[in-house]
Amino acid sequence: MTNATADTGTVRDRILASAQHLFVDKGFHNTSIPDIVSASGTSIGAVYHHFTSKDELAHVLHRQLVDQFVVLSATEVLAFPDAQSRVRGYVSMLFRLTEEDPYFVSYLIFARPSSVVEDNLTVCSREGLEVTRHIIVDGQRAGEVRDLDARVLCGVISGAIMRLIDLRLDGVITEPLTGMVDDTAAAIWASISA
Amino acid sequence: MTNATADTGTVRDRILASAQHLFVDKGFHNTSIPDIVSASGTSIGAVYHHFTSKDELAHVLHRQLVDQFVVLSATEVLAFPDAQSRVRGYVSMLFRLTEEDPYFVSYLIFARPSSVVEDNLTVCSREGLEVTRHIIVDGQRAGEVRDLDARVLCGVISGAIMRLIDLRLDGVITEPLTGMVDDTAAAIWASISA
Amino acid sequence: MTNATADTGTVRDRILASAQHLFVDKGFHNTSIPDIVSASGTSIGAVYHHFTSKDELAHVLHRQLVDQFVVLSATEVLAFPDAQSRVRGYVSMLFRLTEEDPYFVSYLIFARPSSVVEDNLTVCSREGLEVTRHIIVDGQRAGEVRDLDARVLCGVISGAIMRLIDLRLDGVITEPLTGMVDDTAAAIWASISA
Amino acid sequence: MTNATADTGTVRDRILASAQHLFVDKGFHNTSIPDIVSASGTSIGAVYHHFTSKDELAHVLHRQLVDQFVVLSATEVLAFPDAQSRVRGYVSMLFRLTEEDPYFVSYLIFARPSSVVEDNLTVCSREGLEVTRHIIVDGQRAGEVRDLDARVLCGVISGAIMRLIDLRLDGVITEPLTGMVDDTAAAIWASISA
DNA sequence: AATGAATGAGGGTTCATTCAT
DNA sequence: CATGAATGAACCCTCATTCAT
Repeated sequence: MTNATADTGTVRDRILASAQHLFVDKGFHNTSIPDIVSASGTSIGAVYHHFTSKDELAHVLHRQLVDQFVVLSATEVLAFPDAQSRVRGYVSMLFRLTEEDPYFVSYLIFARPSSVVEDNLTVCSREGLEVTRHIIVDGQRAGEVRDLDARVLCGVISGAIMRLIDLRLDGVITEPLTGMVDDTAAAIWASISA
Repeated sequence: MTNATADTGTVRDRILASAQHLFVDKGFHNTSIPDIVSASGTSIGAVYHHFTSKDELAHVLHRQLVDQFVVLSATEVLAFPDAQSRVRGYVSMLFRLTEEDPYFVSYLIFARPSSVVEDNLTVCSREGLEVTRHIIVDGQRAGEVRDLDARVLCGVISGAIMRLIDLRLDGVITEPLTGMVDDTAAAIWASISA
Repeated sequence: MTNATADTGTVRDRILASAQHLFVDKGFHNTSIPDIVSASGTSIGAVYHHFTSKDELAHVLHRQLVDQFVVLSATEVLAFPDAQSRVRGYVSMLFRLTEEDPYFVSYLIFARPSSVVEDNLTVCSREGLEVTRHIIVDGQRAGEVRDLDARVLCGVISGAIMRLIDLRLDGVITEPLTGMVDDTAAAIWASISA
Repeated sequence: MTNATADTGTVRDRILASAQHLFVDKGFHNTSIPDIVSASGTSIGAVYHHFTSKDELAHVLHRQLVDQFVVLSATEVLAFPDAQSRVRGYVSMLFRLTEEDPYFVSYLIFARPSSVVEDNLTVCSREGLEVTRHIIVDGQRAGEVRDLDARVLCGVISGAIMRLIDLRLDGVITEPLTGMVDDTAAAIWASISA
């Protein structure tokens, strides 16, 4: 991915956007404040005016991205009534986001900001787990989903999705994931349906 | 995971073992040579006597772990004749390794050593992909595996496995994965079988 | 020479002045950044804020001293119309500078900053050669200077001067060189006059 | 100059020869023991078997080269009875050596091994000064040399010679100095003769 | 609100030296 | 005699952070 931040929005937003790109591309520990300053076209002073430290900047960024993810999950996934629609919605949402905003999805899937949040979980491990757990548990209660260990079934859903996003972001898959929504949702559903 | 590197073996091996643990626990960029020196009970000079740089140390370590993975895949997975046995073998191997040597598996699944190899793929993305591709393609040729996009099916296999290992290593799953081999293999097989 | 760098001037100038003294006294490779920091009363960060590297610091310093030398040569030597006056002007200028600013002259005569400039020539070898070549060639054209190999005559002029400065800076000669201008200019002129 | 040491002579001599080349080419402080080991084709152990430290190695080397210079001066310069022959002998000897063994002459003229000898004088400043002083003082006593400050006349002799050697070693003069002996001796003699 | 000069702890790395083999 | 693994002080440089403007 190439950097295309800066030049728009408030100073604070430009800093956050550049940090997001750089954390994804180079990792938190390999991204310096000067890197962020250069990428955002701002200044050291500006960064420390808006954030108390590099850690806090990462924390604010994390919170912001997690909140977006949670809102999207509620409106595009859990809004559906049945398990099969929810699975399809989840696949569809994440595949579309991968094409639209790869840095956002990259962060959700890979970032393990141990210096930012106390544990070492990615957004998808922690908040994403909640989404899939709802799908599975509600689905089992409704008899739509087979009666296997819920965590195994959660693993199948999010694992398959994340894996394909991974391969897409790494360039192993070269065409848009949006064309693979049906196949993927079908494979997942075959695995978990009662 | 807590550090438990050793006071045994050659200096070179102790350095490699400590580096592996630290790279997994803290990440490459957040691991310093003094960290490795402390953990391995050696000296700065010893590290630079055996390796030309921190990068080369990471490179040697990577090579070594990848080779182990490739050998294990050949003997414990691809040695089976049919797709279903192979899937079960793959799940079984990785779940067992997760319990036996979590640092090894952690490295395979999470390490994205962009400073070590040219691309940004984990061992499981690159070498692991080969294993699953063999399972799928051979299985499709034999009519055992359904005729969906091979990459989707690969994603289901390794995604589900990696996801569960992830949850286990992060402590979300608290009992040994070895007890979940059957359920997991069954779920995966339901997803990909013809 | 003992160190007498200052607590005056801008940080950048203090760093340059200290570096000049230390490079002359101890040599480039035997002068550390901490040495320069101590002598200039600044900080490591300040050095790297003003210069990108130790090499660049040396480069900037070199450029600055060479420029001073070139200006002085033009105004105090080549401004004279005839060869004999020019020789005397050159001797006079360098002997006076030796007493006034020994670190400046020391740098001009001894520094061979192969890490700074591509070749291995001192300021006096490179830029100083131009000055003496002008004296000789113009003088030969005017019939004032004998018709020997120009380089030999250049060698006599600058060699004699540099040698005496060397002996003065090393403490072999203990009285100011300013008192030896006439004798030196006379000896040189005897050697090169037609 | 390109390195052409090693492979012949005793281990000790190979180490000394390589050190001489490297000290001349890169400077004492910029030459490491590993550099000397590589260039001489020996081992760290060998260096420390024959010399107690890097400093002592430099000291031994220095002593050896100075002794050679003193012997040569006695037999090829001071053996002559009159000042003019001595001047010519000095020029001739040093110019011939420059062509035959540039590393030897480079060391004599440039090396200022402050870590080896207590003061900061080159071989030519210290031991060479003795040679020229003999020429001048004896010559003045015999009425052959003009009655100027002896140090000035010493400066003219060695300065001119060293300067031309410098230009030759730096590649400014491209033909052998041996062809310039007569001109140089003539110019010097014109400067100092009574 | 914004700037960037200044600071110094800490990073990767080199290297003189020691010593067991 | 010779080897080279091991040591750690010291080197150059980066970077998070502070603060006067």
